[in-house]
Parts: sequence; structure tokens; C-alpha cells
Amino acid sequence: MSTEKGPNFLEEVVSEDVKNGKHGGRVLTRFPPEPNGYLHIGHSKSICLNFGLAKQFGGKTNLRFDDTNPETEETEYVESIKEDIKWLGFTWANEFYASDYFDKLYEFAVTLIKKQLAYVDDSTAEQIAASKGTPTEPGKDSPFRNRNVEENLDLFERMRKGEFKDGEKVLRAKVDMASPNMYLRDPLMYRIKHVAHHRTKDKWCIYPMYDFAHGQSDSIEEITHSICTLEFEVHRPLYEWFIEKLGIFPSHQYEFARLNLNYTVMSKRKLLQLVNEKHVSGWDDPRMPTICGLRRRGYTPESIRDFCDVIGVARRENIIDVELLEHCVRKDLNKISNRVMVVMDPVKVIIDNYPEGKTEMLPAENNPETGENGGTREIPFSKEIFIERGDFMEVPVKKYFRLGPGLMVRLKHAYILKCESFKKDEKGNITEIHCTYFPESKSGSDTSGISVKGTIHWVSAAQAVSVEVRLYDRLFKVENPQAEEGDFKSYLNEKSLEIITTALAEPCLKNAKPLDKFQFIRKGYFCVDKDSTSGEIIFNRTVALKDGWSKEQQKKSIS
RNA sequence: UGACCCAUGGUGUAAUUGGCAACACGACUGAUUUUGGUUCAGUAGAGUCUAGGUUCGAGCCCUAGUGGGUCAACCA
Repeated sequence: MSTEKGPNFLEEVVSEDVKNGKHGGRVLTRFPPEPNGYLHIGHSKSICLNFGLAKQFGGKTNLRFDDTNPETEETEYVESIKEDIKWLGFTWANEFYASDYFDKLYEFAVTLIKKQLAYVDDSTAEQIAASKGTPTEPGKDSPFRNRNVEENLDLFERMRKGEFKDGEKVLRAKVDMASPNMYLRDPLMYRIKHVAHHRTKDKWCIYPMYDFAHGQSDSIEEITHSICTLEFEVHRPLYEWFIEKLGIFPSHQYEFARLNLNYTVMSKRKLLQLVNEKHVSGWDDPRMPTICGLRRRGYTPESIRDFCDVIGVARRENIIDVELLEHCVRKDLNKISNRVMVVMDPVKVIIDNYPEGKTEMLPAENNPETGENGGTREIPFSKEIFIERGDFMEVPVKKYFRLGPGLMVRLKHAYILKCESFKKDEKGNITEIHCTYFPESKSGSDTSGISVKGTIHWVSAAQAVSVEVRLYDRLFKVENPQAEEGDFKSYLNEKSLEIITTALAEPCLKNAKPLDKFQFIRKGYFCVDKDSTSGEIIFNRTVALKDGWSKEQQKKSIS
């Protein structure tokens, strides 16, 4: 998958380390999600990076749940995260949990207390915040900063035993209250939370903070390259401080710029809001940038991996155009999906010179990209068919290669048709189009000598299957919702979902199963939704086909 | 008024680590096509945020400025 591009900065670091025999040339990365939400496309960048880097250099990757905050974490999320990573095509070496290390972490804390590098603070959250100072002013030492080792040990022990209420005491590292780095101003290591944990249940009532869990977990697992996003850069000095003071395995942290996509939001908090407030149907709503949402929408793991590869990695803020993501799915789907015909907005066509009651089966190639290997199927053709309303124009514009009075088009896989007349209702809607066909123009054995510019899709009226089609558009109306004034939800695109109930499909689609993918000829790529029943099949539009003609028309109407 | 990070076509990443800027997406031409899709051929578009400096030579190094980002949760 790698292009002629040079290595990214992470590949440079790792290859340099391997070359120099650092850690014996061993590479071990980790993907460390917190099980408090579903994974999204941004995480897939991190997943591809962590697993990809390890694989590239002969190493392995651990999956480690960063579960140090029992209030927000749930097993439901653990399961969904594992499912999504597997679906993306990655296999972890070990499944670990930060909570696996709670005993070890406790020991580490005791070690630090004994070294007079940690102390129990009785201050309230407000007092601690107030004495922390600001980025431009130094903080003040806590009055409890110089408690002796014995007292600290005793107090910490009693914190663990549950002798204190939530918030009554915390354990802090004794670093430097005047540091320009706020994270070094005696950061909290442990807080009291009388809350059951999704795995350790009620064994603990004190839980380590991120900074006293993540780096230590990395170290315990002997992670060689701990890759995270840029906002953790300021944590790195603390990450290193703990490792140094504890004298444990020296994992190293590297930061990269997270993925941002336009016309969507990527923060778990905001996505959760969309779910809770029912702006979307759930985490897997096909409009969501979540992995399960993209999966339901019809994205393939290959396309997402390709996307993550093509966007590159750097340390600069970026907003990627969703069109690039769409390009990646089209590229993959074009290769693998069978072509079928579905008419979304049908209008009836009667072929006057076609025998009444006759039905002939016409062979249709499944996928021109795979040619003969893709196989063929048969589709019924008869006197009455439906075509797309948009494929007929009463007064055709110039260069309109479809149907109109006196115009000819080819029916895909079938015959050439000539429009003879049409009927309208009182409101001016076309109700019926009358055509004649050329018997000798049959697809594959055309001896008519007629050449037409356009080919349109169609379905035979008698055998057509009614299906529901859901068309999705971008979730937000603006490129960067979170950068706009006010509530990001006020920029939601109210037209992000259009449900079509009039669509008619060719008969073979009757047997389609959820997640089956197709290209609806001339329309786009579609995927069977899980809401489908035996009575009605529902299709999600993954992405539309590029449409140069309508784009041109739009430009003309603007100018 | 602080510390740290970042700055290359519209977007995103490259540039043999100092040798006159490339790739992908997008845009535009044209060819092919029983999908106005795909494919193919080609074109335009940045002189690398600004100002100095070092050097025979700077997108790469130095200084200052400008712009953007991050940091004051008992979240991760």
C-alpha cells in the first residue's frame, strides 16, 4: 500500500531505533482506547498507525483498555471496540486492561511515597485548583506537601480501605508547583471514588488518574513506542518523570496530529450527545463517523485502511476533505460490487411493438471490472418497464443523451428504445411513456446499425421488487461545526437523510442479505441495511457515483 | 504578560536529510466506454507565512516577527 512517498516521521523514528538495536530491535506498540464510547474514523487512524507500524517492523501490538474511570466505562463499549478493531482487519497480541495493573500501580504509588515523591493531600478540589496557579503564574505548595512518609503511607492505605469519602483526600506527586508545565504542578495520582468498576467491581475505591496509569501500563507491558495524539504532548515530561523516578522500563511517547474530517464532528462527547438527543438513530447511524456507522453505511475495512494510509501522518493540525474518504470507498467498491438495476423514481414505459404477455430473460454481466469472473445473471424484460423519471425530458436540453420525444436510448443489457409519445396528468406529471423497440438491437447481438449516445437502467414492471432506499448526505451543513459560533448541533444538516419508498429493483435483489453491497447502475453504491425484513429490503446509499453530467448542469444553472 | 508545538498548490502528505518543489484527492481538456461510472492521456495550480542571517547553494540550519494549535478536569 505504500507509495513512493518518503517515510513519515514515526516510521523514521522506529526504523532508526530498530537499526540502532534499541530494545534489542524489538517493536511493541499498543492501542489504548477508553471504553466509554464507540470508535470512530479518527481512532482508525491511530489503529492503522499502531498496528501498521508494528507490522512494518516485525513487531506486535497490544490492545489495552484504559479503564481507570469507572464512572464512564462499560463492558458494552469494550465489546464494540474489539469488534471494530477486528472488523478493520487487525489482530492484537494481547488483550490487556489498565485495571489489570491496579495492584502494581498501588505498589508504584507506595514506592513514590517512600521516596518522598508523593503525598496525600487533604485539600478540596477547589483548593487544589486555586493553588495550581495559571499558565502564566506559578502555583503554591499545598499545606500537606511535607507530610512525613509514615503518615502518607498510613493515609494512603486508609484511602484504599475506604475510610474516606469521595474527594476527601487525593494522592499527589511531588514535582514542582512552579513548573511552566501545568502537568508538573504536583499532579493527582489517585482519587477516591466509591464506584464499582466494570471489571474490578468493588475491589477498589481509589482509582489512578490517566497520568499515573497510562505510562506505567506502557512500561509494564514494555511498550517500545507509545503513540498518541498531539494534545498529550504536554503530558510527556510527566510520563517521563514517573518512569524515571520509578526506574521502570523506559517506554517513550510520540505524538501525531489527530484526524479531522470536514462536515462532521469527531469528539466522543459530541457524538454521544447526538446519540442521546436522538439527532441520529444510534452510534451506528450510517451518518455517524463511527466505525460501526461507516460499516452500516457500506464502507469496507479495505477502504478505511487505504484512507488512513493515503492521508499520511504529521504533527500539523489538519482537516481532511470527506471527498477523499469517499474516493477511497468508491475505489474499493468499484472493484468488488456487482452491478444491479434499481429505479428510484419510476415512470412507466410501454413498448408498443413488444408482444403482449411475453417475458424474455436477458443475460447481464455482474461486474465489468472483473469481467467473466464476475459471472452473469438473467433479468426479465417485458412490454411494460419502469425507468427513472429523470431519464425523460419533455423538452430535452442540448446534449441530453436520454429519452425525450423522438429520442432514442439503449436500455442497459436490452434493446434500443425510441420514444413515440407520452401522457401527462392534470398537474403536468408524466404518467406514461410510449416507445417502440428495435428487435435487432438486442444487447450482445446488435445488428440494427443504430448507435445511441445514452444507456439507461430500467426494471421490468411485472417482476420488479419494491425496496426502500435511504440516501445520506453530510451530517452537518458547515465544514467545521465545532469552530462555528454557538451550539454545534444548530449546524446539523436537516436533509442528511432522505428515505425513498418508491424504488423498484430487479428481482435478484430479493435475496440480498444485510451488509451485501451493490452498485446500482448510474446511481451509486448501496448496502443492505440491518433493518431489512423478509418482506422489505432496505438499502443504504454508501456513496453516490461521480456524476459529471449533473455537475455540469449545476454549473450551468448557476451561471 | 508564560511555556510548548506547528507553518509547503484548494485539501492532505513528500522532497535522496543543504543541491533550483513531487505524489494523491479535487479542478480542467481530450480519448475510450452498452453506467454522463470505470479506465487512459494530458493541462492548470505553490516558488515553500514574513523579514533578516549562515552558505557557492536554504522548503530544510539560526534569529526575530506573524498566524494557528495545546496547556490552569479528583476525564482520558
